[in-house]
Amino acid sequence: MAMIEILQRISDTIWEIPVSYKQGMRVPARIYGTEKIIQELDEAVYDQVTNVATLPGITKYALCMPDGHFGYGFPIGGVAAMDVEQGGVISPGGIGFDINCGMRLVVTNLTYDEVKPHIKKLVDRLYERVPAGVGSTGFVKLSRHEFRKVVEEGAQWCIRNGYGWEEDLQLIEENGCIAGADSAKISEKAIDRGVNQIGTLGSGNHYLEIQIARPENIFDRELAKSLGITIPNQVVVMFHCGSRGFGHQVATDYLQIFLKVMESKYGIKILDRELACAPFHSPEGQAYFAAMKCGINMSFANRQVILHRIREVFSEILKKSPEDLDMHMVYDVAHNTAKLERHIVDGKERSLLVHRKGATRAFAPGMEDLPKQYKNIGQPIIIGGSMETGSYLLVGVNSGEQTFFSTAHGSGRTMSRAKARKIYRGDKLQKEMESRGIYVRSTSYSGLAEEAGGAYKNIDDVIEAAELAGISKRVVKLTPIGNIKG
DNA sequence: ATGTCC
Repeated sequence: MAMIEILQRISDTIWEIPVSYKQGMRVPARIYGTEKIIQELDEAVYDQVTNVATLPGITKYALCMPDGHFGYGFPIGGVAAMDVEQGGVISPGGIGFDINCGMRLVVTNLTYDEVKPHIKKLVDRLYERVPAGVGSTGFVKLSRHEFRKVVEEGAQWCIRNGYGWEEDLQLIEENGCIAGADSAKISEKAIDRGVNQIGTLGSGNHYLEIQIARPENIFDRELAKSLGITIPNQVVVMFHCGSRGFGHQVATDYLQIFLKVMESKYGIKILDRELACAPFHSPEGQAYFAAMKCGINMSFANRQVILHRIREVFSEILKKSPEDLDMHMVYDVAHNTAKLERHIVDGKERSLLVHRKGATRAFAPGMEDLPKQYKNIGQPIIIGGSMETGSYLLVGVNSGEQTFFSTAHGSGRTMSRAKARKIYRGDKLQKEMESRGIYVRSTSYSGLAEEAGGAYKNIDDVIEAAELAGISKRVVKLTPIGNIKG
């Protein structure tokens, strides 16, 4: 029997695997996607999402967003809400190695015509001022002691030290500083790896992109206006990065700790070592939660310093102040995280640890934690597509309740990095993209080949599936004209 | 994703 026949079709875009599929499943698994997306889905995702469904405390469903694909333990695109009052666990594999990896979007008052003559200079200068690539180090020189403050204070440390505007903070989840980050829970090795990485982009699918909001790509003019997209062919800057080697080391440290205590101390048996976890209310679980929050703050600080550099570069090349260029933030939202949230499940409000691993929080209008200017329209959602095809700005909707208010985070890969390297050539791709009006700079041609648009699902399909399923609403598609890739 | 294996 083909694997796809195991799926029960709930709607055009929601597919369920019942608990009878695998011993130990506590809840059904649900995969989001159009029929086309489901047909092309790597069947290993079925195995991963149903493994997740066996974890203690999992509530309602183990979920996979329409951009889902195979990942470490959990699928990328995975959402799992654990009831922390019912023995719910915290699992690094449900958050990702790149803790609080996320997207930030900033607007300008410039049009494509105004920026076009400067695009190469802008991209070249950004490439110099925002270090990218494996092992890159930043311009912010910190002592280990000061770096510990950064990971406890996040973007708030940056604003105090002149990297950005006060108004930026309210446009970041948690106002740029999640409470409860405790650097006493961080290893010296993690400090070593992170201390020189503030203000750096990283590698892989991390990038910084100059984009255009073309009039034909605006799906809702009123909402677009509320989000700062107000002029035809407006230039915006989007970037994607996370907590670099710091977050990676935090995840590595706690995976080891969890593997030691999970079964012997807590009697938790799992189907895959990569799902290592600990009860949320255990010393180990709480220590990881506090350490993971340092990763969250490190990534907020990282993106804040990068934003500062972007404003500097635009100001230098366009010969106007960032204020005169109206370089306001739209929002900063993460897609590799676990947050303690209150959700209503079967009519009862419960305290859930919502793991989002390659999944974006998508709060509906009126929910708490939204900046006041977005309270009525819902949370801005920033979804980065491949560097060739474009990205999206969306908002959260009421029916997002079905996924604990979560949606997709990107296009989702359709082939491995190794396969992409065989099919595409970075130098050729760079030339082709330039001829199509996208000027791209990268630290590595092989890295560029891995990120070819053809190695990803069609972003329009993913976004459409999310909208049809009622987990987010399209506002504007943003298309690239310049890209800095790690 | 990642000092792309201690």
